[in-house]
This record gives sequence, C-alpha cells and structure tokens, in this order.
Amino acid sequence: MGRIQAFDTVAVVQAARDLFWDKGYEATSLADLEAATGLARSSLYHAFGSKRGLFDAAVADYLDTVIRPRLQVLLTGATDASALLAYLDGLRLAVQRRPDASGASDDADGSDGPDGSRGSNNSGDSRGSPTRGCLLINCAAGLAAHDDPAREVVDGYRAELVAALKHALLSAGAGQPFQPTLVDERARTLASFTMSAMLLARVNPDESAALLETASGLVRSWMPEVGSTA
Amino acid sequence: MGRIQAFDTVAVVQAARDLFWDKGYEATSLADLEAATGLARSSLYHAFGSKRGLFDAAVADYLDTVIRPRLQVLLTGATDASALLAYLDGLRLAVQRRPDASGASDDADGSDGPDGSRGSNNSGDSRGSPTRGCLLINCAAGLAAHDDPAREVVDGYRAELVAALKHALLSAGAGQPFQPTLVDERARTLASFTMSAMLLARVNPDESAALLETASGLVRSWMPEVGSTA
DNA sequence: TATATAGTGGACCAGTCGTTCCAAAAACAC
DNA sequence: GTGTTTTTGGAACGACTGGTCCACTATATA
Repeated sequence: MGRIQAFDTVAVVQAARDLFWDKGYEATSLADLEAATGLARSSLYHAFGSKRGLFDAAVADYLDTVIRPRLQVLLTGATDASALLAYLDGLRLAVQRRPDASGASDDADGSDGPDGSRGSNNSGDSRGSPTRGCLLINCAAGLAAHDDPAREVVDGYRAELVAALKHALLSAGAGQPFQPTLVDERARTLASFTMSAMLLARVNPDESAALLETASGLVRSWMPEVGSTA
Repeated sequence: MGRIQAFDTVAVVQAARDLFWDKGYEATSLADLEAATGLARSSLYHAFGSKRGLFDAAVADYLDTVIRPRLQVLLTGATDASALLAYLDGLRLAVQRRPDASGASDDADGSDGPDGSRGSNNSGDSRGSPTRGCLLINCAAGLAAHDDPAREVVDGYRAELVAALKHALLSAGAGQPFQPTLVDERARTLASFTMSAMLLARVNPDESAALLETASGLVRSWMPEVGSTA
C-alpha cells in the first residue's frame, strides 16, 4: 500500500499536547511543534490537517490520559470520603511537582496513583517555575473567549468534573439522607476548588496546594468519621 | 513647550484595556489597538513605549477602576456578613451582564453599586456571548505562564483579594472568637469561588453565577443571623 | 524488478506581527 | 511673526505566522 508511517502518532500528539499545555494554543508556533515532535510541517499537516486539528487531537489525548484517569478514583474508588480525599491529594501533588523535574514531562499521564511514590521527589521545595496547571483551564481563559467549539469542550470538562464529584459525594454519603441541592452545591464547591487550584498552579503553586488542602479539610468536615487520622 | 497632546490618555488606556480584557494580550494586535483607540501606531508607541507598556498601563487602570472599587465594600462596608454578600452579588451581576449590552463597555468601572439599578437590564436571560471575566484571571492562564512580571501582578491581585476577604470576615465576626486559621481558610475559600467564577464567566455565565450563589449560601451559613431574609 | 502509493523534508507563499523611522503638522515661548 | 518642541500619521522594516506545494524517498504489491 505504500510507505509506512515512521513516527508514533500518540507520541507526537502527546509532545504537541505538552507544548500546548505549557505555552497555550496561540503562543505555540508551527516551528515549536516541529522541534518538539521532530516532524516537518508537511508531516504534521498530512496527519492532522491543521494546527487546530493537532490541537484538537492534543485535547482529546489530554482528556483521555490526564483528566479521566484522575476522575476515575471518584467514579470507581472507595465509597466513603477517602475517594474525594485521594482525588484532592493527587491534584495537590501534581500542582506541587515542577514540570522541569526529571522525566516529569512525558509520564504525567495520570498513571501514577495519588501517592507520590516516584523516587527523588522534591518535597517541600516547590519554588521555581510553576507547573502547567490544566490545559483546559488555560484554554478557558484563552481560546474559549471567542471560539465556540473550544468553549463547549471546556464546559464539557466542567460538567464531567461536577458529575464525578457528585457521584463520589453520593457514594460517600450513601447512608445519610442528603438533600439533592446540598449535594449539587457541594459538588460545585469542590469543582470550584479544583478549577481555581489549577488556575493558581501557574502563578503560585504553594497557594494552589493550600487551596486543595482547604478543600480536603472541607470534605473531612462533611464526613467526620473519616477525618480522624485514619 | 510644543504641541499639546490631542487625546485623553485614560480614555485610550481604557479602550486598550477593554480590548486586552476581551481578547487577551497576544491575540490583540496593534491594528486592533489603533482601531479601538483611534490613534496611530506612532502615537501609541510615543506614549507607551511598546505594546507591553500599553498593556501594563491597562492592567494598572484595571486594578484601579475595576478591582479595587469592587473590593472596597469588603474593606469599608458594613461590619456584618452583608458586606461579603454585597461583594458576591456585585460579582454575580457583572458575570451575568453581557458585554455587548448597551453602554456596558465603557462604564464597567465598578462605579455601579451591588444592585443593578441601571435601566433595562436583561434579567434572567443570560444566554449569548459570555462576559469578559477578569482581565487578571485571563492573564493568569495566558501571559503569566512564562512572564514573571505578569505572574507577580496576578499573584498580587490574589493576595489583595484574600486580604480584603479576610478583613471583611474579621469585621463580620468581631464578636466571635475565630481561630486565625479558620478565617484564613474561609478567606481562601471565598477567593477560590471568586477566581473560578471569573474563569467560568467566559465559558458558562449561568454556572458562574450559580457558583457565586453557592458562595453566598456558604457565607450565610457562617453567619446565620443575617441569612434570615433581612 | 517495476510500479503504485503514501510519508517526508524543505522551499516557498502571502499575510501579519511588533517595531522603527521620518517628514509634516501643530502649539507653545519668544 | 520666527524658532522650538512635541505630537501625529503613514510608510516601511525584518521577522515570523500558519499554510501550501512539490520533488524525493521508502515501502508494499505485483
């Protein structure tokens, strides 16, 4: 059938994703993408059609390999508050980890659990260049301003996040008769913490982590039976 | 002494500010700024040195005419929870108002009180193009990624916001023996709501308003003596 | 091996970017 | 009025933008 493709598509998409994640859509040039992926313009355009096409593929990969694995603990994790706490802890560790740390660029795909077991972690010292935050949150403030498709993707992520949080809240409080509006408000509150922490991750990682710690305390105050030093 | 300046500097800065606010720093071109301000490139460069210089002036104006008037109610307002509720209500109204509404482009300078007394408000119908959110929040996800001065400005805004919220919380709970950490956590929580609501304003104004409503409920739950339909 | 098919690299495109420069215009001091 | 200083408008700059095109290469089939 002709010449076989010489590059790994998902590796290229993830390299592009990390670049978009770090610099944003508009600030990422074709020259940057060529350098990051090792491919020439022609190959990128042949495979993805346009810069925007490559960005869309990067966003899809981001949802599949970063967002959804992180939300998984909310959907299929423990049926008490520990699922919510594990989610917030995972977020906090991701926020405090510097992106330029060794090998942190390619395996940030959510495969690591909520505990930062990867060796030689720089715990405590979170100074230096901040993390990349969340690709979609960054997109919300940038592309989504006047791009309806991007706006829908970001809002879809928000809805998915709220739904996962609501599921975890309902699972955790299975015995108690929650009012539905209370669960909605609590899910909204935790989603607010998530979004603002991701936003703050690029500006002040320490404050971002403190925000998530506050959210954990709030969750513990909702379910006192788990908060007492398990 | 020579020819006198023919344009109003603050009007030019505010026109540029609204453009940056709406489109972001990088997406705003010099041609856009020429069209919005009515000035030629040469005049802009003579007055502000560079595109970035104009942006810095726009940010300073934004802090002075948008942010700080909004925070004023927290610092010099009522000494009970109503100051916090007024702040959140003002934010909610700003988020629900469409930017393309009549005359809303130039007098969004916070001079209007927390009640939307300006005539012919489109209450209820918040569909359509979203609001511009917050210039600094948008900046946090864009410029602040690799620009240290911009990052400092954004973090300064965050600190100012938290300090104002903390002041209002302390004023409201003057009689009660709050633990300092509790006040800090509550101020952080309200700052989180503020930031995520501003972020969400560009994506889903209704959800942004709901977020601020949830925050108001939280404040009322902290101070039950005011929540009972004053 | 011959041929068809598809991936690859680099030159090249028109357009836009932020910036600079210069001459004309205008208003103050004299 | 003249001289001086500063603003103003527009032309022009090189660099860079995303995108296109085509010759070349490499593989798979026949």
